[in-house]
Amino acid sequence: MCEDELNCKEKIRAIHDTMDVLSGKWKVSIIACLCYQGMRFSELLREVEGISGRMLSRELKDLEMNKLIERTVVDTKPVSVFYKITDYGASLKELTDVIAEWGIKHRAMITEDFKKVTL
Amino acid sequence: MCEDELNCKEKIRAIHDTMDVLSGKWKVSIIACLCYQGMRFSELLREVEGISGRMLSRELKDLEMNKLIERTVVDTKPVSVFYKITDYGASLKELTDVIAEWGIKHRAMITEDFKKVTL
DNA sequence: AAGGGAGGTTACATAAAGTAACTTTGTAAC
DNA sequence: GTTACAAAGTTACTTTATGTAACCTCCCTT
Repeated sequence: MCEDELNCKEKIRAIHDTMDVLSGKWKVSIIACLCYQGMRFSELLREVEGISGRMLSRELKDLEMNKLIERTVVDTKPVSVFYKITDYGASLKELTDVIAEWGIKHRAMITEDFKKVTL
Repeated sequence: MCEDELNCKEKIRAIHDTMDVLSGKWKVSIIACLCYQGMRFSELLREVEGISGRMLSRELKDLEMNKLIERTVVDTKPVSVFYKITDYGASLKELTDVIAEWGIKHRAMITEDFKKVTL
């Protein structure tokens, strides 16, 4: 399946298919985070800066439904809940890498521009 | 800048930086489309299936503000408006490719699962 | 002069995301 | 033994984003 064969409409459909699963502001970040290591709800809350408990809870449910992550209740006292990426979810790692790489370049560019304008 | 050096928080910040620019359901599709070739408003409307004129208009403005695309009014009668990707916007091509590739695999997997369940 | 396409905008309705307070279970500190 | 605090959420309410439909102007064709 060579991507050069894709015509525009096919590509756009494929993009929508991905976007449906990764919709919203937070899912890519959560996936990226859990690609580093599994962690608990409260750890995610700290790691994914800016997200609220309400949104984290919803997004995790969505991701679990799509089998990208796995939720395990650990029988500690009190119980803790452990989230980890599935093999399928891990197939998104390249995607998170590419998105992050562009973000770094973009920030560098914005900072450059800012210097040009203010100096 | 090797991505292995990125820690989790740095990566998440980078992802947010990208997402801020590419926020919403449609921007990635529009960029992908204009990476194939520049086109007019009405052509985009046909190519990006499901988008409304209102959303296309807004998204194009956002993308233009971020210098990812360029808007040119062509002095035909009546005037036509041509949108094309900038060099900077073209730096998102890899990102659109990776997203589309995953979407194709995902659709294949969903279809597989569907067969398993219904047969 | 009626209709249609291009490139939008406006007004209104619904869906998604954000904020803040609250819940439950348990543990540790006073 | 009663505040007090953490984990893992949920609920109620507000704001923002997206979607729908109608409308506008300019020009061209019939």
